[in-house]
Amino acid sequence: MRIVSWNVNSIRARENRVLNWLDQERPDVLCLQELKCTEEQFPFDGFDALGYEVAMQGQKTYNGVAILSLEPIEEVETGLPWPDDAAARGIAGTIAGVRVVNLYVPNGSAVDSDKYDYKLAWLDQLARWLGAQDRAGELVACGDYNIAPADIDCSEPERWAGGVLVSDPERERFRGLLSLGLHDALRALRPDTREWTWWDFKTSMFERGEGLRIDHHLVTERLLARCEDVVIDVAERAGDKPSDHAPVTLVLG
DNA sequence: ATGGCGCATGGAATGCGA
Repeated sequence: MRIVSWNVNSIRARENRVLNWLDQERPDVLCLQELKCTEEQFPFDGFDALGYEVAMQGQKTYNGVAILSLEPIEEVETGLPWPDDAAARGIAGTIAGVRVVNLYVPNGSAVDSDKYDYKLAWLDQLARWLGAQDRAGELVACGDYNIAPADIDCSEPERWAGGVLVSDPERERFRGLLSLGLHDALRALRPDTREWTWWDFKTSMFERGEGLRIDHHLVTERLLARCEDVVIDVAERAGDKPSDHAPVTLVLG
């Protein structure tokens, strides 16, 4: 079973790219973030033609998350991590017995901004929500966490030092999620590798060979036992009008 | 050096992403 996380940075702008990628890769589950559209605007037809069922929570212009699956999606829950949050940033569903949680953590803008405070509060609510889930079974909480957990996850740590994406309070909260009994799947499989999932357009990071690892699959102990690989499709970041994030695939046995 | 990009909205300039 393969479960993909991909921040597509607008599904309408990226529809053909995502369809082509899905047709070629045929993962069991695709978790999308940053749809940037409402449910009325979502291009269901192409995905339906490829055999994918869609569960989504949309929003005009910003945010928006979807779970696409070849197998039925059961027990869908939206409005994560807490219903008071007006933004469409979290959706969960159960597929073939695996609880799949798809998250789009707030960016945070800058450490001295209100958006940063919102990001930390959102992460606290996420910890509370995940803490209330059944973590004895097979659960994966994947998505765009907007946190590089350690300096090894930054190609240029000195550039980002202390800023949003790498600040201590954000990293503390990431570790807090792990302390719930979750494991960073890629890091568990490859403790020392330096791999990236996001490359800034503005500073031509991809072209310069620089990047950050901010998209993750957090898995329960039970699911970690099934993890065979985590694959970042760096090639998908190249070419015509790519997303600034690459698709990241969790491979289960 | 942190923007110089890309996308949505709306029909230009602005907000936002990370």
